[in-house]
Parts: sequence; structure tokens; C-alpha cells
Amino acid sequence: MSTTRPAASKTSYGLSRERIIAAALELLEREGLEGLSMRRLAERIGVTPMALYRYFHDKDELLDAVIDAEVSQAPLARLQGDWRRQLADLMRWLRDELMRHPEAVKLRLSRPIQSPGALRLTEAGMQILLKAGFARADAAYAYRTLFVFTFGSVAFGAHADPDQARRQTIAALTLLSPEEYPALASSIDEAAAAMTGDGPFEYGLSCLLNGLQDKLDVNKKGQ
Amino acid sequence: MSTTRPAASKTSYGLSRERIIAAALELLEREGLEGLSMRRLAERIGVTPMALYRYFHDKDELLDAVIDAEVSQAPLARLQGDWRRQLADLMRWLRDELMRHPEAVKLRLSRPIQSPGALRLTEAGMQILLKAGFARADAAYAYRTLFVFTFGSVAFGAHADPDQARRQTIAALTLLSPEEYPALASSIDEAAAAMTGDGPFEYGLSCLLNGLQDKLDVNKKGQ
DNA sequence: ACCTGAACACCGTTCAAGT
DNA sequence: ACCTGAACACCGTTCAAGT
Repeated sequence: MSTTRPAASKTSYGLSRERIIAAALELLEREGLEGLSMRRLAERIGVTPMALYRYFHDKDELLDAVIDAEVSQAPLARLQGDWRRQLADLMRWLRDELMRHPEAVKLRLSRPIQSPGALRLTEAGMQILLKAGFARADAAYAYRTLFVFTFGSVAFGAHADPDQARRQTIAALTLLSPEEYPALASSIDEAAAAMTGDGPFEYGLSCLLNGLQDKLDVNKKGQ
Repeated sequence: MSTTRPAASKTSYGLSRERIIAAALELLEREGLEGLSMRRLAERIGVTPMALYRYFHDKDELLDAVIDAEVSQAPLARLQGDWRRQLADLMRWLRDELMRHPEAVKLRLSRPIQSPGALRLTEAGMQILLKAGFARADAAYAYRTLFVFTFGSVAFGAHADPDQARRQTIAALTLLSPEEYPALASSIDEAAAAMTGDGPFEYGLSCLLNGLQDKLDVNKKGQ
């Protein structure tokens, strides 16, 4: 009975950053951002709220670690084809990842994460752009543009219930006076369709890549 | 002394939705989103927290009204030039407005607002696109793309302290191993520059408009 | 070293009561 | 009709104490 320890009544034995983060991710996915409180997290683990503060200074630090873990764990998509195809697939992959954890997108708004794990994606994008012939400054701007568009698409378009979002849009547009809002009043179905699904994202992505191609052509001609 | 009322010790006489919203906007701007609590808001007005619940069912309804008021009060930019110039100026105006109230951007993430006041902007964008020759479905997608990009630029790029954001990016990128992150390691200054200022927004906007021009040309050729 | 208990200063919100 | 007071069920976090 030297190394055998009696079973703990609470499962609080191997408390660690990893264990806390795993439980937080689980809670985040099940209950959403609002449901992720220090007290509820502690309760789930079977421990007092204060125990968490041994491992994280405060809730902010815990949240940082949670997003970081989530971002770092996803394996990058394998890419092939020309630079446009590769960038498109990278952004589609990013969008899919973000849509899987929409709560984490909100979290990233207030805290830009620049851990090595998070920067793998940036590195991949920059590699594609540099190899395609973009100057470093242009590549950085171009990546930033793609990033902002893709994150924005999820942040401002990941509706829990797409059908309801469409119906709400239709209802809101139907209320408008056709005299004051002629363009919208004549495009109610089209505007509603632009609120959900892959269509608007693919349209914007294609626009952006066309625009980037133009920039590349202009610069090459200038040399 | 029939109509003259004794001065109230607290200034709670003309409590109304408008007065509450005005106080909430003030508090939001001074203390940020976290500082806007029902209790603090009530205190500022000189009233009990419960008094607010006569005018709004709950905090969510109050927040909706607050954003709506803010969005509706800004006069739209006056636009001139060709459609590209008009759209660019509209998005620049939107970005300026959003940057003036970055807290409200976070609020709009969870609650899509489609009040008539908020839709004036959409109407303006749709008018420009339809007049330029875009089909209704394309115009809706195109507007959505511009909207998502502009909102995303502010949501993911409105740093309270731009210099600090740049320094943090440089610090994070300097930590990376050049073997694993060759593209980023060779573009540290450029990547940091892409995090702040007007440069990345203008680059992305120009990209998008070029891409939209291409779409328009293709469609016109197809007809 | 690691966790607990009690406490503090906050929340949003309900419900009964005051005027 | 409009506002108040007291209360409830939550928060994040500090600090002293237990083992």
C-alpha cells in the first residue's frame, strides 16, 4: 500500500491546466459562452472555484488558453493546385473550423491570438502568397484581407437557425416602404438569401481572389 | 403653484425610453460594454434599477434599442462619382462610424439589427450596385461581402492602442522559429504593419471593388 | 503544495409593497 | 401609473485557513 492511494471521493486528483482547459472546451460547446463561468467549470470538474486560480491568474487568462488550445488542435488542411485554389481551400477550411465553434469566434474579437499554434494558419497563407509572387507588404495586406473577410463571414453570419434568420430578414424588409427603400423592396428574396449558406461566402471569396489576381498582374507589369 | 411642482430630490421625473437610451449610450462610450450594467445605468439616471424594467423587458431589449438608436442617428454620407467610388466612400464612412463606437460593433455580433434606420445603409449600397448593372442576387451578395469585410475590419482590427498592437505582433512573430515559419519570419515588419491603420482596409477594399468589376464585366459579356 | 470556506463586491431579475 | 425595497440566484475574486 505504499504507492496505492485511496480513491478520492471527488475526482479532483490530477487537476492541471490541460484538464481544466479540456473541461472548459466541453462546457463552452455545450452551454455557450455565457454558460462558461468559473463556478460552473469548477463544479463540472468536481472542485472548488478557487482551485482554478492556482492554474490561471484570472478568467481572462483561462479564456486565452482555451481559445489557443482549440485553434492549435485542428490539423491544417492539405493544399494543392495553383495559389488561388490553395488560398480558397485554406479559407474554406478556416470557415468550417470557425463554424464548428462559433462561440470561440466571439471570444477572439477582444483578444487577438498570436500563439505559434494560431500562426500556423497565417504562415500557410503567407507562404502561398509569397510563392505566388506577391511582395511581402502586399502579401501581408492580402492575407489580412482574406482573414478579416472569413472571420467576418462567420462572426456576422453564423446563425444558429438559418431558416429563422431568413424569415426574420424577409419580415424586416417587408416592413419597409417601397418609396423610401426601392432597392431593398425589390430585392427581398435576394437579400434574404444573402444572409445564410455558402453562397455569399463563395461569392466574396471569388471576388477577393479576382481582385488579388489583378493586383498581382499590375505589379508584375510594373516591374 | 398649481402646475409648479416641487423640485425632485432625484432627477427621475421624465423617465422614458429615450432618456434611458441616451444615458446608456453615454455610459457605453465612457465605460465600455462591460461597464454598462442595469444597476450602474439606473444609478447614473438617479433611479432604482427596477425602474428601468417599466420601459424594457430585460437588458437584451435595452441593448437592442441602444444600438438601434446609435445606428439610426448618424446621417448617411453624401456620395458622388462612379459606382466604385460611391461604394468605396460608403464603406469608408461605415468604417469611420463603427470605429467611433467600437463597443457597439461587439454588440451587433450577437444581434443582427434590421431596423429601418440600420437598413438605410443597405439600401444605399443596393441602389449603387443595381444602378451599376448588377443583377439583384449578385448585388445582394456583393453588398454582403462589402459589409462583412468592413465590419470584420473594425471588429478584428480596432485596437485601442495601435502602437501596442504592432509591438505585440512583432514580439509574437520574433518568437517563431524561422525554420518552421519561414514566410512569417521574413515578413515581421510587414505583418505587423498589416494589423493597424488604414492600409490593410484600403487594400482589401480596392481588391473587392476590382473583383466586383470583374464579375460585372463577365456578366455583361455573357448577356 | 494544493485545495477549501467564508466573505466581498458585484450582476440581472422577480415580487410585493408604497405613493 | 410609476417607482421603491428587499430578496433570490447568480457572478469573479481575495484572503485566511486547512491538510
